[in-house]
Amino acid sequence: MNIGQAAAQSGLSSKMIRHYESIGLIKPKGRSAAGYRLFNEFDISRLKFIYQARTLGFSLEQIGQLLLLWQQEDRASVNVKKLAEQHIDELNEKIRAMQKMKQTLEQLVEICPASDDPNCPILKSLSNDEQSNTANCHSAAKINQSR
Amino acid sequence: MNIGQAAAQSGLSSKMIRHYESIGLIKPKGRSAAGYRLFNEFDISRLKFIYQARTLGFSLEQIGQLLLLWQQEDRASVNVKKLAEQHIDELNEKIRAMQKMKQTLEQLVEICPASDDPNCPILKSLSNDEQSNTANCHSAAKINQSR
DNA sequence: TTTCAGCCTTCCCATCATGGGAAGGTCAAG
DNA sequence: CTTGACCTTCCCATGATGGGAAGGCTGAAA
Repeated sequence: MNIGQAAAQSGLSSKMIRHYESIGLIKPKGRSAAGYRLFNEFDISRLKFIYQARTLGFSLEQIGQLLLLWQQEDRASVNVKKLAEQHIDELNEKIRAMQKMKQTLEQLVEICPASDDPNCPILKSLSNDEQSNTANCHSAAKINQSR
Repeated sequence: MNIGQAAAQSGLSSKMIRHYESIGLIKPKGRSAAGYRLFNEFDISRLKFIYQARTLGFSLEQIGQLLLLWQQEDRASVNVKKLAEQHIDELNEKIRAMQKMKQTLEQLVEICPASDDPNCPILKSLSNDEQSNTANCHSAAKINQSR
């Protein structure tokens, strides 16, 4: 099977499949005389696995781990679970951050007159110094204040 | 004021500030004799604005729009509101997608024995063809099935 | 048999926001 | 005058993906 067929069967694009090969997620066994990648059922099942894992938001690196476990006869399911829980944590963190943004935005939008009045609480908030951004990693360590 | 000071005052890194200049978000008026960028209070307020907007998750492109509106004396607040609402929509979409992933993952994690048993519902789910991924943009249009 | 569409290959570049680091110039304090 | 902390520009990397060029292969129709 050529790459286009493999793409159609797995739900991925040919581009993605080549990329996954380049980073070692898959290793199609051979090439045709013309240099075409050849995919067998084993490869397809791996590609489908990758597709599913991407659907769940796993990074390609995490998917590499999952594939290793998947092909290990003697894997411990606890290791798979760990990966999944770690990913859930990442998702929770991202969701939390975005919900915070969303909440702030919704508060601002609610009090915005949305008229042709230039007065705008949203811009006012963005230009307000006193937001609780007291410290951050860029607030330099050693600065020659004398400069 | 040099870039380091501007960074410290705005909460951004020097790298970011240079980047924002390179894409036109800010235009520091001058350079010192040695070629150092010079920032005044006006620049700092813009940088703080950018910092706040990034905190709310706006893209740099959106921030460009916001800055334009901010400096327009005759802006209509409705335009600012539109930008904010559009961003809220984007956030909602991302949150929704991630919550869906999270939910699926949590269901799988819950039934995972998490032992040294190789039997694992998570891997089983990932390798299961019959997930509801019936159609997608990669499922090729014109394919020479005969190949 | 030639032609041509539709595959395939590799290679480079773009996205988005950011960081790392090299190579080199500047400034101020000791 | 040295030194260290700063500044400059330039290139490269991240992560996952797409776009597209230049070129080769295949198979079916003319």
